[in-house]
Amino acid sequence: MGTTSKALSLLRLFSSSQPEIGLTELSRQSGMNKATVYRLMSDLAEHGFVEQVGADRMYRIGPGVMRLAVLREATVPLRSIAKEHVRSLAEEIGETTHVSQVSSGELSTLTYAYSAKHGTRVTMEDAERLPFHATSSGLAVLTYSNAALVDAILSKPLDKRTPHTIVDPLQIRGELKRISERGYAESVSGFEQDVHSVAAPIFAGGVTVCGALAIAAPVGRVNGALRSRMIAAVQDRARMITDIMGGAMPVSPDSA
Amino acid sequence: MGTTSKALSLLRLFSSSQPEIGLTELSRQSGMNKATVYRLMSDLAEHGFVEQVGADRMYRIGPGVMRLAVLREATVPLRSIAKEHVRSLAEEIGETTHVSQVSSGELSTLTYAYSAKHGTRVTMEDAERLPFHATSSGLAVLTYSNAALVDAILSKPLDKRTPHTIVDPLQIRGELKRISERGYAESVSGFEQDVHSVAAPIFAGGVTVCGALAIAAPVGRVNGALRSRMIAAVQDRARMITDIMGGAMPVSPDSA
DNA sequence: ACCATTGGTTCATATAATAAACCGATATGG
DNA sequence: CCATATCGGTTTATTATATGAACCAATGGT
Repeated sequence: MGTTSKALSLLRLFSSSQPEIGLTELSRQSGMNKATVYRLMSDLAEHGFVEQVGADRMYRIGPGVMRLAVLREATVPLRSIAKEHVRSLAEEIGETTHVSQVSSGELSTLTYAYSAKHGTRVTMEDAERLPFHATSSGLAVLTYSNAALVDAILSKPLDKRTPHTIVDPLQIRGELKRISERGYAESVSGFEQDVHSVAAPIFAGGVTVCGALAIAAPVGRVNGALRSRMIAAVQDRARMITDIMGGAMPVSPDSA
Repeated sequence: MGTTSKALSLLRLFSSSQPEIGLTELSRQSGMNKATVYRLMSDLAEHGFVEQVGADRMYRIGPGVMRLAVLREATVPLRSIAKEHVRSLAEEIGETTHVSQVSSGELSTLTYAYSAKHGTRVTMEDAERLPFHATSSGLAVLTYSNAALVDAILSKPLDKRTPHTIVDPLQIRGELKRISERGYAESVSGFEQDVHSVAAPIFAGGVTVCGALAIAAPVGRVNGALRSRMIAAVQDRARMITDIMGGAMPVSPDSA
């Protein structure tokens, strides 16, 4: 692996549940030599991608990424557009909504919104990585991804997050076909035990899938009526976002 | 220079006025060999930091930075906090406002807001790099930066953006002293010919300066009354943001 | 007082980065 | 319509750079 890739892969270790990481821990989790990690992190710090904080010199994501993010949003404003829709959709349906984004063969939460309607709700984590096979968002995205990505995902062993998680590649491929016919994906307790979610793909810059919009509710609350509303709304909104992003639904799946 | 630094420095070439850059152009502007740039950009693309778009394979900032940005904001929510204040302040004063952020010895616009009060207004660019010596924001930040940064900035030749730009290091050092006494920085036509701006520093995580809040108005509109309001408001708001960010004004300048 | 950690540093070694030349494709223009 | 220039991308011998085991100094817990 190239040196640059090694440096960038260190950034992947940071997450919402692990926002600050020390040098030794980075070395352990990356499998790279401590001296190597030190130099790579120094390079990243020099450019503001990470910064060291506190007396224990822990690393965290630095301010430099914000400049790039602002620049990205200026040309591809997916997050700012998603934010609005996610908020009003949560209000409309009364359940948690979120938009996730695909990047480098990974899907992660871009923004989300809660509804105040119920005392219980599905909670989200910032920038969480979502497994393709176990979430409705992941399945929605996978349905319109190129065969190479689908194969790559399905060829690795799939994590059985809950007893209900589908981990059989063939079964998933069948599901992808159904999703492309129906226009939405659905997951009942596949990711979290008590979560029922529906999702629809978002396209940008042509027929390239760039993410998904999803609504997630506690399993017990999803009766026939709510489910129908969720499905209709998520498809409708995803199409709206797609339109604004200058995207289009492909006539047939497998866009690339 | 390390390979990683070379790769990351390529990202600095992207800006609001140049959001997409081709391979040859990147090679030209960076001074690096085309083959080298190609490999570095491939590494960056692999991790979603850049992506290639269109038939001409131009590079632009990729979706991967958004995940990191979301993560950054989850721990240091400067932008989201700044957004609110910048918006309401613009409304209150009736002029353009913005918050900039310091990273790796550079200052760049993080967010801004316009007011609808007047037909003419100061306009901003996304993620623009602001010179320390020629903007009120830059001077405000520099006043509370460590001596190493001040020396580094003032030792290089300073760009005379307009006939009114102050480029004499000694004169600037005098100005920094005055700013620390008054608590705000001011620039009249130093950056853009017709812009009068005032700025106050923002601190986070202790007494470390992390950026500045500024109000910018057309020179002709700034009479004594407006100027007083701008100065009072910018200091007041900057302190509010500092408080929320868990920062504090240092008792004396030169925080590090 | 000790041992186990931590972040950081050193330097001989080995590996990965580099740059000139080259390729094929596309566009430009006379 | 052919000649030329420019583009993104690729190859390969050369060379510079990254690497990692061992080593510090400092901190903290037992």
